[in-house]
This record gives sequence, C-alpha cells and structure tokens, in this order.
Amino acid sequence: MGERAAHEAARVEVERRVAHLVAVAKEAGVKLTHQRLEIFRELASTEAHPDADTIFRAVQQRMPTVSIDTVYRTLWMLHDLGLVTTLGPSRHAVRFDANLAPHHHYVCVRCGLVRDFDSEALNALQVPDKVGQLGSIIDAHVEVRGLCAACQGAE
Amino acid sequence: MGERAAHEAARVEVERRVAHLVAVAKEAGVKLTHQRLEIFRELASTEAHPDADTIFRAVQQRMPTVSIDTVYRTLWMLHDLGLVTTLGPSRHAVRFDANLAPHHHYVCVRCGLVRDFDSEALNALQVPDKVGQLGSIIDAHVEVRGLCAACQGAE
DNA sequence: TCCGAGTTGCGTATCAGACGCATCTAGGAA
DNA sequence: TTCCTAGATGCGTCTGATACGCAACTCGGA
Repeated sequence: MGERAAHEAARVEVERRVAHLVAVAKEAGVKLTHQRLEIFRELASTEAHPDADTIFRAVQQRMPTVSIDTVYRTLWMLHDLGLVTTLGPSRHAVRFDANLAPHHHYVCVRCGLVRDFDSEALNALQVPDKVGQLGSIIDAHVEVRGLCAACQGAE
Repeated sequence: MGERAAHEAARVEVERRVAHLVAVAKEAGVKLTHQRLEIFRELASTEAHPDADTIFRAVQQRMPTVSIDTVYRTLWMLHDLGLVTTLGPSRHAVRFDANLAPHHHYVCVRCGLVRDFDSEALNALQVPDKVGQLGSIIDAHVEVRGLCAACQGAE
C-alpha cells in the first residue's frame, strides 16, 4: 500500500468511526457538540493513545476556547458509550484508544510511547482456564515492552 | 500443594527476593535502611501490584514515622536497580511489581485489581517480526481484562 | 567509636483530574 | 424558522498524587 493510499485508508477509517459516534450518540440521546466531535476526531485520528492533556492541546489548536474539563468529561462519556477504551489499570493518567478492533500494544518503557500492532496469531491466543476463576473475561491482548527507536537514539 | 505448604513457599520466595536486594544494594553502594527493607518486603510479599500509597499505608502500620516521600523514592530506586518493574505506560499512578519472572496479568476494568497468572504456553508466544522495527523488545506478556468476582457481585 | 556520604521527613510546590454553578447551546417542538 | 429546555460548557476552586529543597539523621566503612 502506497503512502497516498494508506493516508486515504486512514481518513476513511476516521470517518467510519465518526459516523459510528453519531449513530451511538443519537441512540443514547446525548448531544453532539462541536467540542465532542473535535475531541473524538482527534482521538480517532491517532494510534498514539494520547492522554487527556495531549488531546486537549491538540483540540485547542482548532478550538481555542475548549476547556480541559470538557475533554475529561467527553472522554469518559465516550468510554461509557463503548466508543473508546483505556490503557492501563488505573483511572489516573489514563490513555485512551478509539481502536475497538482486536490489537496489541508496543510500549516504550522510557518515554511511554504506545503503538498498536496486529497479529492474527496473537488474536487467537488461549487464556488458561484458571483465569476464569478471577472474574469475567472481556478481552486479552499482548503488551510488548521495550525501548523505542527514538529513545535508543537518545541513550 | 496444601494451604500450609503454599504459605511456606511464599515466605521462602520473599526471603529469596530480600537476599537479592541485599546483594544488589551492596553491589550498587546504596544503603540498606530499615525503611527500604520494609518497603521492599511489603512489595515482595504481595501479588496485588500495589501503588505507592497502598505500600505506604501498609508499611506505616509497622513503622509509623515513614513518609510517603521515602516510599516514592525507594520504589524508583528499586526500579533503577532492576529489582521491581512497573505496570502501565505512565509514570503517574504507577503500580509496582517485584515478580521478575515471566508472568501475565488479569486486570479488573472496574476496580483496577491486578492478579498474576502463569502460563507456559503464553510465555512462549511469538511477537511478529515487524514489532522489532518499533524498538528493542524487553519482554512481552498477556493482559487479560475483565470484571473481577468482587465487582460482579457488586453489580 | 567516629565520621561523612547518602538518606530521611517535613514543608511546600506542582500537576492531573474532578466538582459546583452560572451561562450557553443542540436539536426537537411549534 | 423560531422557541425552549434538558443537557453541556467553562470558570473558579478543591482534592489527591507526586516531587523537590533542606536541615537533621543514620548506615556502614575506617
């Protein structure tokens, strides 16, 4: 896939996600404000799993009056609607993810960069039965940790 | 393995980890204060991946004068010495782990509970080659997300 | 036993995230 | 198209987690 085609595919995917948001929001009876659209579009356009503050700064470029509050509230609303997921076990300093398809993560232990990767083989991995005793299972994914190329260069 | 035998095995494992700390600390030339020993022992005795504040409260029971500061400083020092690892991509609200052996995590999406589980099969999983382009690979583990038994009961 | 580099705990600063409330607006009703 | 109100926004403020400077303290080698 060429540079141009990849870019086009990404654009189409963003629009698909936005359309899904529009449908789900209508269904749930929540209003589609400009702020919400911009916040979701920002998140849906990246694979970098930004935190709330990063999204805030990006949206602020196009919409100088947004407040960080609205970003937080919108992200958790999107989460409650099932439109985004979160990374990490904590509710503090959470990172968000608008990619609902099965996928896996590469995490840089130094700078915190996170990138998605796909793998049919890993999607099919079998969780041991005993894990079911701990609670229900929503999903399972692989987390690969390492030092990203940029941090290796900075060593 | 019986209740009693399991308890004994856990105690031996904690002592093994403490002995490792003593050796590494001497090698690195850092002092082994009572605070550091208690903090490490607390972390080495649990599989619950506590955050700094949880460790602080536990250590405080036995040592009322410890400060939360010392807990933070000690945890990151242990991390720098390679004696503990962290969960999650962020440096904020991090959770710590003194189990250096390969293992996997079950994470409750509601309450943040984390439990370890082992699996020979999952330890052996193959990461796709393309991931190597993102950076070096330190380790890979599976993260299973779900609703833990306690939270299911509270629904 | 003594001494100094390293460590601790306190006070305080900073930053992420959340909440109350007055103001504003999306979007259905007329 | 205009009107109206439930729901959303943004500001000021609060809380809670984490970090830092510094004076007092302590580990561990001489």
